[in-house]
Amino acid sequence: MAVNLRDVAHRAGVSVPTASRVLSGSDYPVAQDLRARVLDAARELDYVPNAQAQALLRGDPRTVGVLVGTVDDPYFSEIVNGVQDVATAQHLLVTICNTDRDIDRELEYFRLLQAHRTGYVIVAGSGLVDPRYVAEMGARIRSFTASGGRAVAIGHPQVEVDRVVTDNTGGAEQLGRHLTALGHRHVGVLVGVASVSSTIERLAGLRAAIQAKGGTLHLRHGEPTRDSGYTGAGELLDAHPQITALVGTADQMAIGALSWLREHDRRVPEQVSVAGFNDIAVSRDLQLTSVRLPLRQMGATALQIALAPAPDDALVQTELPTELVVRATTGPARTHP
Amino acid sequence: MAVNLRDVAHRAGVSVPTASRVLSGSDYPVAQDLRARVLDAARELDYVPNAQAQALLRGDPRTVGVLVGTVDDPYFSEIVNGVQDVATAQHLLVTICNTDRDIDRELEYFRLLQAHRTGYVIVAGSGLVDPRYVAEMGARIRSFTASGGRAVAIGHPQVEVDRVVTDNTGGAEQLGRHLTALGHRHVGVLVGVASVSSTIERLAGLRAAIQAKGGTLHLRHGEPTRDSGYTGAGELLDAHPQITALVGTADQMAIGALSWLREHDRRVPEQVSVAGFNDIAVSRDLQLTSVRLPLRQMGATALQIALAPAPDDALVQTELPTELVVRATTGPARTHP
DNA sequence: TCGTCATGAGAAAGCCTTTTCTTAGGGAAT
DNA sequence: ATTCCCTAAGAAAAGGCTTTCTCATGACGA
Repeated sequence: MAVNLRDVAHRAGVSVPTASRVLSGSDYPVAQDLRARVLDAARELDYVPNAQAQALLRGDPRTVGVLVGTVDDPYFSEIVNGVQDVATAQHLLVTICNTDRDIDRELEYFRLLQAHRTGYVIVAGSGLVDPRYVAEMGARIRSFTASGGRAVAIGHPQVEVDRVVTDNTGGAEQLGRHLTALGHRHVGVLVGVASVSSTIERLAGLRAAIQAKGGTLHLRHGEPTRDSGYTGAGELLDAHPQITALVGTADQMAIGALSWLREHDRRVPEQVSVAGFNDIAVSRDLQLTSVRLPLRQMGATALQIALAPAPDDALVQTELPTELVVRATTGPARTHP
Repeated sequence: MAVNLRDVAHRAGVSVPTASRVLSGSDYPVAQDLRARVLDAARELDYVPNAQAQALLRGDPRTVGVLVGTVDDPYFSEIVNGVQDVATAQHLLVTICNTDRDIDRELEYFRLLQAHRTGYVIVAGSGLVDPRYVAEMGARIRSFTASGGRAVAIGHPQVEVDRVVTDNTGGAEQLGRHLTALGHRHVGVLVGVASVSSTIERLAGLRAAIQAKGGTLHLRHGEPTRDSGYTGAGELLDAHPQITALVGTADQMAIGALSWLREHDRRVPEQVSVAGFNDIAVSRDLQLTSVRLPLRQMGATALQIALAPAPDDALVQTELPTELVVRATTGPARTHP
């Protein structure tokens, strides 16, 4: 169906190699008249070379794959933006794979990318602590690397792979201190994916800072979504009326909490303070206090690491800073429950 | 570098075709012992078939390309979500191309997707009215279709192509009537991309509704971004103090306007009402009145049209409804300037 | 016992390009 | 005029895979 080189060569009255030499910008000498005829033929037929066949031959990778939980979530989509920034500059095609935070789907997609001979894969997915996952993902990455690909993870301290990490613990401690300084002692935490390393670190940091002042954490496990935050906020405040501050382990959850609070006429921050993690773009508009992760930069850095010449042997690990951004949703704890 | 079928066949002590028949799930008969040996060898070597070579041969398209302005913008990323929904269900790989709203880049990426023998392309990009663009995009789409691809546009009434459209004019009229009913007569409009058909329709709808009540539109041209909305809001209100309502032709601009108003202590909606278009997810949290477009459904529908068997000849055009969502940022016009 | 026919393994061709490898032809040099 | 060399065009191979096509083997009937 598609026009191929043979069609072009035939129309130009030359052999296929000659046409190839003209069109692929080879420096092999081709007579001027033949060259012109080939170019004309290609234009007239609107010849578009088959990149798959080309890749089969030379095989330098021109595509990047990104494994993300879901592009719904601004956390992931901002990381994708960062990847795109670098990819666009390098004329790389970016393939996005939604894993829906499912281990098997993530591995399946990774394999599919490998099958398509994707050169670089950014694993921004789960980062689960689950041993089976760690083992299987490790195996897949080794296989991918062995076949000449470059994989870089975002997070994933368990798996042995080049990665970009952030100081989740430090950021969480900062947030914890911010809250205790405001007098909060009973903090409700809306937990997203509990078995993911970043969540674990965030909880540890919060706990350290808050318990240091004699405070208590009230956990409520859910999903890293707005809806889960909405529901969870109600449950936490009903179960523990003494809570004066709510923290979501992801901004989406904190935003859901804000929504619940608004609908139930609780004033923020006078009655309840709210804070989150990641500082997605929306959080600024909602005036949400959040621990900022340089999401975009994380994506960009990951791809840059992948593109950089492979290190002799050592693992590349780049740590990017986190930063507490205080906005209007956190304030002094109310004194009366 | 990568393991190929020859390696597997060699290790299993069989010929390449036999290995292929086992691994590609052919129904050609292969003796049980050989089959087992091939499977073992493939597992041991972690053989991942080369999808590019396979595609070269059979050529049924397994990838979808999406041309978007920028994945930054929730407008586009929600459309992408819709595409992903359908693609995931069909086990298609989705390649996202950021055109940065640049005509030439959009065409270049389209060509690149075509080169990679992408089977389906969703053009969610500009939809410019510019004649050169319309001509070149038309030519590219014809070329793509002729080579067996299926392209579907979102918007783009100018180009002859299957498309998903929305009732921008109707939605805009609804919003206009909502505002006039609240007493607004001087409406500032933050215009995003002026030369795009959806913007033109939105302005026409607003103008019709507001001029019908003797009102006036004050236009300010900018970019479809939060920052542009922020700046534009200030400029419009300074230049035309009689303005009581601001409309952004994209929610992002309205959100920027909200931000400017908050920082300059203008109460919303008591002093100034604000509304936007598209109803991106954030708008709900910001309580922004907006003309909702079923963005996710638009993306999903576009891919569904592309996947559906090609119609005999006629163009497929699916119109999806728009709906005014009234929230807290619009209220009665103040009576004193 | 010989011929026939499944059965199933491998050789070969083809998908689309690019890159050697050959070789035909023309000009320069002797 | 003859040899030599260079230019440049086409033939051939390669890249990884699938799908004919060919053919050897064994089982079976006559």
